[in-house]
Amino acid sequence: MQQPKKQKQIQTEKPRTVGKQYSFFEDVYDVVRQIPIGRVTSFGAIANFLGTKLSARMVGWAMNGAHNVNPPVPAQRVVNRNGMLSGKAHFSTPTKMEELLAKEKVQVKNDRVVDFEKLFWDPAKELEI
DNA sequence: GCATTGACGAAGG
DNA sequence: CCCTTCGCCAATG
Repeated sequence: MQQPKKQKQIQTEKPRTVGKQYSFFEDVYDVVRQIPIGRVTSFGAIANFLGTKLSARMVGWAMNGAHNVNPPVPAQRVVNRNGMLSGKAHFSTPTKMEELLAKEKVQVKNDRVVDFEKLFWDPAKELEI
């Protein structure tokens, strides 16, 4: 039998319960997947919801593997606190993010979400798990 | 093991 | 509005 070493590595493909602990990334993905269509949220909001608001970077870091998780994570709905499409460069194409948002009736102007405040979706308030 | 980087946030200029 | 500095934590070199 093969005994997989307990490597502390990002299971971006399958963050299965390696023992029990769910990856921090999974929490992020789970929240992002619950973002309603046509709405957006920020890294800080997710981080704050997870209790790591001081580590908003980790949220973005988690999103780094969002392209390999299943089901896919609508990362296009996650922008920075300024409503800017900070992650557009990480998509298949630099314009993919805008296109995806455009399909959800989210207008993007100059790499920034229009009416970001209106479309903002705070999991800590709306979701409230 | 230390230094740098990073899809961020807040504060200051 | 733009840019810079600091903080925060994990991954990478």
